[in-house]
Amino acid sequence: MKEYSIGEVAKLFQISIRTLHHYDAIGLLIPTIRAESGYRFYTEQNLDSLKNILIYRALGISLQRIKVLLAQQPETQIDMLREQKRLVDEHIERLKKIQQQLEQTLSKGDLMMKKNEFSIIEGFDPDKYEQEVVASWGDTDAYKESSRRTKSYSKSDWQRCHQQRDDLNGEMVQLLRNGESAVGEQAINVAEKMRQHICTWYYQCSPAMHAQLAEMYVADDRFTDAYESLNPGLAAFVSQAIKNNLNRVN
Amino acid sequence: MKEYSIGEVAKLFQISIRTLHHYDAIGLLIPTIRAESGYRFYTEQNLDSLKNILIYRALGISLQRIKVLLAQQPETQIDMLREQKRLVDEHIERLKKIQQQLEQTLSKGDLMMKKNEFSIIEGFDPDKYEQEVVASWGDTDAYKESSRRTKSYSKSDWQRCHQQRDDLNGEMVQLLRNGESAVGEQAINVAEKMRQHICTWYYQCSPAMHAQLAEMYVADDRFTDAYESLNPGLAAFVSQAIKNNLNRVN
DNA sequence: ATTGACTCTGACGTTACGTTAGGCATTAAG
DNA sequence: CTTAATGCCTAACGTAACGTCAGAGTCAAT
Repeated sequence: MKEYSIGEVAKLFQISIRTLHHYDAIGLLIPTIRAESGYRFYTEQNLDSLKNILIYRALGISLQRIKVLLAQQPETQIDMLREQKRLVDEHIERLKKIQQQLEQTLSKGDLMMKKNEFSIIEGFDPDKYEQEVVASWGDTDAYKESSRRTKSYSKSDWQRCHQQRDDLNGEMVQLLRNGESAVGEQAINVAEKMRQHICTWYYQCSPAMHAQLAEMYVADDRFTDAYESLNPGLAAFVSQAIKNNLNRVN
Repeated sequence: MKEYSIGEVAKLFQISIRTLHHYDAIGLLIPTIRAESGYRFYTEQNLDSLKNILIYRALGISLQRIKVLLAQQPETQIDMLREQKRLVDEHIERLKKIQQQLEQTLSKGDLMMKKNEFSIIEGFDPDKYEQEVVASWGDTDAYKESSRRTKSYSKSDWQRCHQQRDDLNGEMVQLLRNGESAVGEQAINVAEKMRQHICTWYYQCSPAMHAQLAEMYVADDRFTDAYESLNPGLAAFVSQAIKNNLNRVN
């Protein structure tokens, strides 16, 4: 188990040192070891991560999305890969059409393509993703980061996100129905998972911020209604659990 | 023959107004008509250009290269398209390999690809183009622009560029051999074409700058040798013609 | 102890636009 | 004919994923 200097890594993977600096800066690949001198040293695990990062990058996935992807569970990763495969498929199809277009153009020696042939290009806009999260909590920094991040989410990203959220809510419902305490170990654990869900998908959310959010869950009708419709008393239960998660941390 | 407002064009082609502004700014597509109000109006011809621009763009060609491409003669354009087709082919091949990779990975359910399988990605560096033009004329603005531009030239761009240059030199040789005058109409016309060649491929070169260059053609051994090897007396002949092209302009 | 290779942190440059911001122009409605 | 409501203008900063210095500290070898 050797560690590699940044220059070695760069040569091994045929990338620039600057790229590694960049990945460090955006938190995509933070080398495990940092010497006192400031020198970065990469472990074998780091190299494995880098390998995957470069694969995803080669597939045209943005670094932002790669970050989310790598944070995901392996099974979810497979789902994402499956979708990515579909995207690559489509990309190939488009290119093939362009290829045909080029062949025709060349064989006819006619540089000007007719208007109807142009239709191939028209539907070329990169997928527009729905801007769902109509964050009702004002114009804070968190909101800015959130909307910046969520911009790049695809439809299936959202599906995964909502799936996770629903699962967590489901866990809470179970606990509530089983008569568990909102301040008990289990509830607090789920509360923590909820916080991490926010960190992963939206913005850096400290336990304290999360507690503030919890306040809103009981204060704001829209949230309360959503929770109560799942199970009466859930809003208060979740809110309690979250606030206690804060206490545990401190 | 109607003219279209910028908004109409944007809707027609499914692009943003900003994009059109941008293409105007970089001189890629300058609308023929500009109202006194400053409003842009696009003619049918403009739309044709735009159509081609978008096609090239869809092929992944940079705006810089598109600019050069469109400035080219139709036959040269066909050559470029042919090469472009090859590039798209390669791109498709690469994607197919990635596709296979993904399939394997998915079927094995193994997220970690082995090191030897990784080789697919390694040769992934975007083509490195030779930095040929070792411009010996110092560190001027022109040099900066030149090296900035030539960076994005592909091997075949360089071929075309040199082909054109050789052709122009050939024309000069013919004139010289035919006993034409270096200050005659024909020589001066070729001189002007030489200047435009520089404008197209390297940097904005005014007749005055060109004349300065001409000075160098006779002063600098390397240039002189190159010209003289084509035909004795050619260096002085070309130099004369260029300087007289300046006189004609003023 | 000094040289040369390696690395560090800024910080600005690049491409192809997106995104306001502030201000005229044009057109439709009253 | 005035007032909105659009449409368009320029200017200028923001974005992604790095490239490219510049100035300075670090490491290994001589």
